[in-house]
Amino acid sequence: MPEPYLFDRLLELTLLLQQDLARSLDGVGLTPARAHLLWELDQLGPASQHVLAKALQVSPRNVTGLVDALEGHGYVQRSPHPSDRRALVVTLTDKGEQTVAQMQADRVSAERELVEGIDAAEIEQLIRGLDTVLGRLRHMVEDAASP
Amino acid sequence: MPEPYLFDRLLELTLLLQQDLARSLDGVGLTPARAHLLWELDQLGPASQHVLAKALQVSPRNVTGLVDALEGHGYVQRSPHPSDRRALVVTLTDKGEQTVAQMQADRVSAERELVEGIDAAEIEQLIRGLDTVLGRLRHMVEDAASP
DNA sequence: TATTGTTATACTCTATAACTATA
DNA sequence: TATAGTTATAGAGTATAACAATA
Repeated sequence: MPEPYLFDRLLELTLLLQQDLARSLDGVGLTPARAHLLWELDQLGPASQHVLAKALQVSPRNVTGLVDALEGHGYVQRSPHPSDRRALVVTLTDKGEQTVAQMQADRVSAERELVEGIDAAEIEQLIRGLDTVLGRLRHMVEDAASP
Repeated sequence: MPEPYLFDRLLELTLLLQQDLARSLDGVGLTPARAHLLWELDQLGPASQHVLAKALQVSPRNVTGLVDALEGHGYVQRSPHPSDRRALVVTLTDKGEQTVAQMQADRVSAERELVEGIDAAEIEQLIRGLDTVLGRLRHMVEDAASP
């Protein structure tokens, strides 16, 4: 009977990563959910709220609340959609863009701390192993979601 | 300038694992926080609420709420502490123990799906790589927490 | 008729602070 | 004086359902 050696490590990894993420977000004054929206908005470019809801896999109502908060703190801006008068376009403000840039810099420095001093070939191998596991995990989640 | 190749993968892993966990918890009718308490309680054996609060790194008030819910659904039971009349001892009921057993079985089967058909030496290598990363992550989180 | 976003409502997780009963 | 747990209060994330305006 197989002990969950790998799975346990992945769970601990998840815990630690969330703690690290929360800490780094404290630095910019954001919650994880709001930071996630900001991040996604930067990837997508200006987007309507229902597009954000799809991207974040979250209800439209939830997006309303997150955008309310982010707009209230000056990270994003709502403006009317040019051709669809039902919709609103959400855009990063300057402050929002600077914040995303800071988050990106934080990731780069986290990456550096993680791989520093490790042989490049070893990193390559680890990444290949992770990719295999990621592929299977995606499968597991999708299989469970569809039927 | 180093791209966060590794870090990005770890983040995706975290997302997928949370989705998989939520799905598997739906199967037993629990939320992640309640399942976590149940899991920890099984590890610790019968424990007072403040011990649980320490173990889960969560406020005592939070534990009160989680135990309220779990007791209401018949997963755990509160009983008076034998020697300290301020304290309550929380114990898994039969239903609680069966639920934890189911969660353990789910982990084992997830492990199997993840490693099935992969060469044992390759798994070993992946686990060694993960352990290195885990060690560094623990450091990063601790360093940030202490000063 | 279908879609976009909002209001209304509700549940869960989480925290701090004040309080009670005990140590 | 300190500790174990609760009540009180509050904020954040999330969801569904009903509704308005627009497509």
